[in-house]
Amino acid sequence: MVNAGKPGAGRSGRPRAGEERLSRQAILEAALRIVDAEGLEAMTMRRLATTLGVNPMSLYHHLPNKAAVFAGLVELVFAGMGNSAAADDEVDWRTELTGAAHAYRNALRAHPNLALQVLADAAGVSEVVVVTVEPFYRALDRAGLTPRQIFEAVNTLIDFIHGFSLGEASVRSETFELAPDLLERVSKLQPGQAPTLAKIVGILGADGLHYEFDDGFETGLSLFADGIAARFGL
Amino acid sequence: MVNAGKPGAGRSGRPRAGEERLSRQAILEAALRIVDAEGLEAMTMRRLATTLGVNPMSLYHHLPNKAAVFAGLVELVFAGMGNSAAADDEVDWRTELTGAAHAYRNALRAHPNLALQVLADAAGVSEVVVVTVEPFYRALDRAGLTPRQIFEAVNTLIDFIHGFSLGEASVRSETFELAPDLLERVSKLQPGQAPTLAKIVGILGADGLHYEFDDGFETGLSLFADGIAARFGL
DNA sequence: ACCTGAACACCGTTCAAGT
DNA sequence: ACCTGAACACCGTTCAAGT
Repeated sequence: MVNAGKPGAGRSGRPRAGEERLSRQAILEAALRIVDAEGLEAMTMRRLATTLGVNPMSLYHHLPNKAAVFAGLVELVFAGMGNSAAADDEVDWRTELTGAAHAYRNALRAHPNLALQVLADAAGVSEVVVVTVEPFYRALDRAGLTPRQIFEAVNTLIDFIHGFSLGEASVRSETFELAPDLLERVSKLQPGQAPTLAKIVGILGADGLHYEFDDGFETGLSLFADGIAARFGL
Repeated sequence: MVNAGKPGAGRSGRPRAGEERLSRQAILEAALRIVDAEGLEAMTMRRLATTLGVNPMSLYHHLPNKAAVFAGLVELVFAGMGNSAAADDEVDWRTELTGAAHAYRNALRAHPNLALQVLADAAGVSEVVVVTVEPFYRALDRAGLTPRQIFEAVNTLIDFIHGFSLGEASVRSETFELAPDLLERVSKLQPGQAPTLAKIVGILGADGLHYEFDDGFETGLSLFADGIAARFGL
């Protein structure tokens, strides 16, 4: 009735061999489509089941619970970065580092509705996540840092990318005008409450204050790379 | 029966003047206690009502919905940073910037269970949030950057703090050993899948790989400050 | 104005039963 | 082994009714 064409509708019990309607993979793909189209909150087990033309309880034979579904989605996102950029020795450490950062950001950007979940779970999940940092390690190893320095610098850079991506994901569109909002908010403050902010925003507002995520990311990256170069004399 | 001592239990209708049991403030304080003690998921409207000894629907006379409760909590957190550090002209830009960063991080750390919500909502909320960046602006204004440079540098630094705090919040304890987990994960990789990572982690693991959030934050901050100093010749 | 009870339309998950 | 139906213990929120 809801979906007249769904396979096996109205029959129950074990499907014949080769006729399974469900698999972990198929479930995760359907879940990702829901999240991309309608957001995290829309992804409920019951909703997921109906889009698959299946009883809600069937899902539990392939994934233990809802948290496992989200964990699986996070893995999908990380799997989508990795090995894209094979080792490239033709290029200096800074270029390689910048490339790794872009790849990482782009993977997070591919599914903005999932980003919050990814960032919250990043620590938690599987081997897939760990491979993803290889290019960062390689670039800084080539630059000649010590293991400890590499470890700390990579952590810092990835923290920046996470924070940046969080901000980017929380705004749907690619570009947005900060000006009206920020100007408005600042002008509502009691005078003297944030004088420097008021002054700076006033000056920027005159030129038309706006923010491009691409530029912001580039600025952050190169500030970070300048820090590395300065501190380690590169 | 559930709470024999709750005020006004069993009576309904409008309370007499001066006898109101509820207020936005009281509701938010109770909500924060629940979040701190049991996490975001435990904070449901029905749960909140019972801890206040009140019908769930009473809450809706003070806050329009659950999202507004969380938005109110986010405001509380930001209100907890601000004006702690009054302008201090005795000190150089770098010290002032570092101080602002610590204050910001500490406010986020005060309610780890709320951090994810705060970071997800940070863009969305009220004037309270905007005041919070004043010390950052002041420090870099004093350093002599242009308005545009200040704007971009502050964005970058705050992105780092957000990403860092996300990682910190997602791990409950103050310190944790990365070694067993990270070493284990890396050793499970297929050989050659992440050679540099494997090498670095191997070396660090020998010394006992561990991570202190306080040190990590300091490292990130000073890398960032080095970048500012190098780029702008300070 | 402020609080309440009953109701609606949802959830995730367990359990026993089908094939 | 895999799928199902009914049931349990929850949700957020609307609406009409109390004082």
